[in-house]
Amino acid sequence: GEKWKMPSQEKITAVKPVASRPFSSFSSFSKLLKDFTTTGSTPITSPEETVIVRRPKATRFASAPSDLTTGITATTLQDGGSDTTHEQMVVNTEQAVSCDDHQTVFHNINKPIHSARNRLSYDGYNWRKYGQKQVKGSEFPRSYYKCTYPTCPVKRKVETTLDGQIAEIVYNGEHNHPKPHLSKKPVSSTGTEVVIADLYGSNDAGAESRLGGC
DNA sequence: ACTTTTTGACCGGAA
DNA sequence: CTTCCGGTCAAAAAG
Repeated sequence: GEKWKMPSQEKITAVKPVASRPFSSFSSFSKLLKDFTTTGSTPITSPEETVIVRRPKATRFASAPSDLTTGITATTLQDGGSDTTHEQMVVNTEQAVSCDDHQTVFHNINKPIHSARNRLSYDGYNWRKYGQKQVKGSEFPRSYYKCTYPTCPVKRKVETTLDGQIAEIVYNGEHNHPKPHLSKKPVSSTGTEVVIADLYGSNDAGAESRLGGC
């Protein structure tokens, strides 16, 4: 299986003075190379004999089933002034698109009655969780998701309470594909799927033009 | 055997 | 320079 690595542009958003580094498709290799260049002196040494110092990995320990804190009372979701990218407008089950950036903010979204832990959320898209952090303003954890459709750049941040109710959702980007069917028997014979691969990711101007009239 | 989640490490920008 | 912090990576576990 092919892992998730955006082959076109990893994280290069602006022209940075990284002259001596070739563009590599593998982010892991680039990271290792970068780390090597940072610590080492000259990257001209033969890369074949480089001693790859693998990260100490994250061993998983059996988490103790201790009960979580039950006295959660803090409800301050708004950060204390550190937020600048998008204004947090309090809307009720509606969306607010900020023109400055491609972000859609949801507030106070009612959780669907389905007991499904995740996977298909209310919007119908497939999401894959790739991280979880705890931000400073809130003690609720924030989960990071990404659309599982190939070449789809949409990401999603969700904060949920212990009850599982969603406190805040932040969408980032636009879906480049139609919604997948919820049926269990998709794709029977239609092989004429047009994959638009070079619109997003290769050129930012393309995406910019679509939202120009916001 | 596969896909998805978990989770600490890692990264880069800001303070 | 160091420290802080939000976002991401990826090995291992889970499903």
